[in-house]
Amino acid sequence: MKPEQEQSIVENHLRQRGFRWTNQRALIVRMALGTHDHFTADELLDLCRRTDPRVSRATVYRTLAVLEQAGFVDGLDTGDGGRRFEHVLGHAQHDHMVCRVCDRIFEFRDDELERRLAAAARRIGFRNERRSLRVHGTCRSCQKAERGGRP
Amino acid sequence: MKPEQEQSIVENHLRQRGFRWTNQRALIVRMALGTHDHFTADELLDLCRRTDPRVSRATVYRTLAVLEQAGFVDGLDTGDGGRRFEHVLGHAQHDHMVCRVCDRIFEFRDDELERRLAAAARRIGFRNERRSLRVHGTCRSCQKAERGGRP
DNA sequence: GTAGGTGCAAACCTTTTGCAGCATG
DNA sequence: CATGCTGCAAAAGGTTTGCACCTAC
Repeated sequence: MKPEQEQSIVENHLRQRGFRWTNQRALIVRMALGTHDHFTADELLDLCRRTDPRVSRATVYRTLAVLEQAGFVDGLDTGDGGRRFEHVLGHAQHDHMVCRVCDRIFEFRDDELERRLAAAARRIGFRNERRSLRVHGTCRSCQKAERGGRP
Repeated sequence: MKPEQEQSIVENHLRQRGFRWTNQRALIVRMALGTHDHFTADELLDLCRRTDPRVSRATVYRTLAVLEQAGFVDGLDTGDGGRRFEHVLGHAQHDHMVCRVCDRIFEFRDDELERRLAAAARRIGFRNERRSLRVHGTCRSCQKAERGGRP
């Protein structure tokens, strides 16, 4: 999907729900959809400020909250109290592996996982609405560095 | 396993690694192992202060960090920036479902899940060391309340 | 005796909020 | 032109840190 297309999906969705489409929101949405990384609120703020230095941190947080509620953006906690966001539009459901050496995030997907979680929820009568799955460990290249590098 | 037994496992482990076994640590460990709930750092502090009002918040955090590193305690982020801890000694590996209505935490366990995660890690050459899996949704009794209660 | 641990208070970091003014629909 | 949104600055909440004193080994 093209960026402009995604942008107007978000715009229409928000307008239909009575939200206003302000310059700030347009900019924040553009930047959030344009990034393929997992970004923090602060990184997104910096990105936006390169275009318009007057965007405030509060507006970025408020807009991220709206986008998260609408399901366009997904927030993942990093395990150290912070959060990173990723855009969801046009992305399949997936989970994350986080390398504790280089902090890089790898995405993976497993359909059977979905089924197991659905079954586990059914067993205890829980209605499964969303999940946060993070595997911590060491990525391939950091394992190599471990073996190759000096002790 | 009896509490005193667990306590001395922790004591021995820490002593062997050159940590000192202080009154504060003994108290904090006793309280942490004695709780079957998922507690916050602050709740643990309160518990400890009932026995010794002079325990400081900093010491609780410092001790929790030591215990987490040693693998006796596991920290789970609650999704709203905070964390809760649980003791791991004598508990099988398990995951959590969090009810977004009543905030209660349900534990579940699924061996096949382990296998799928191991397989997914293998596919991308990742060494899987620990994980954080949290399913958000609505628990059985809050679903009932939803249906039964007024709209 | 000497690391290492503790308590206190202040610093930190990320996120939220109150409020007055602004801009969208 | 009414309401929702924004920017600012301050508050909040959870966690970490600097430092002087204390204590386990």
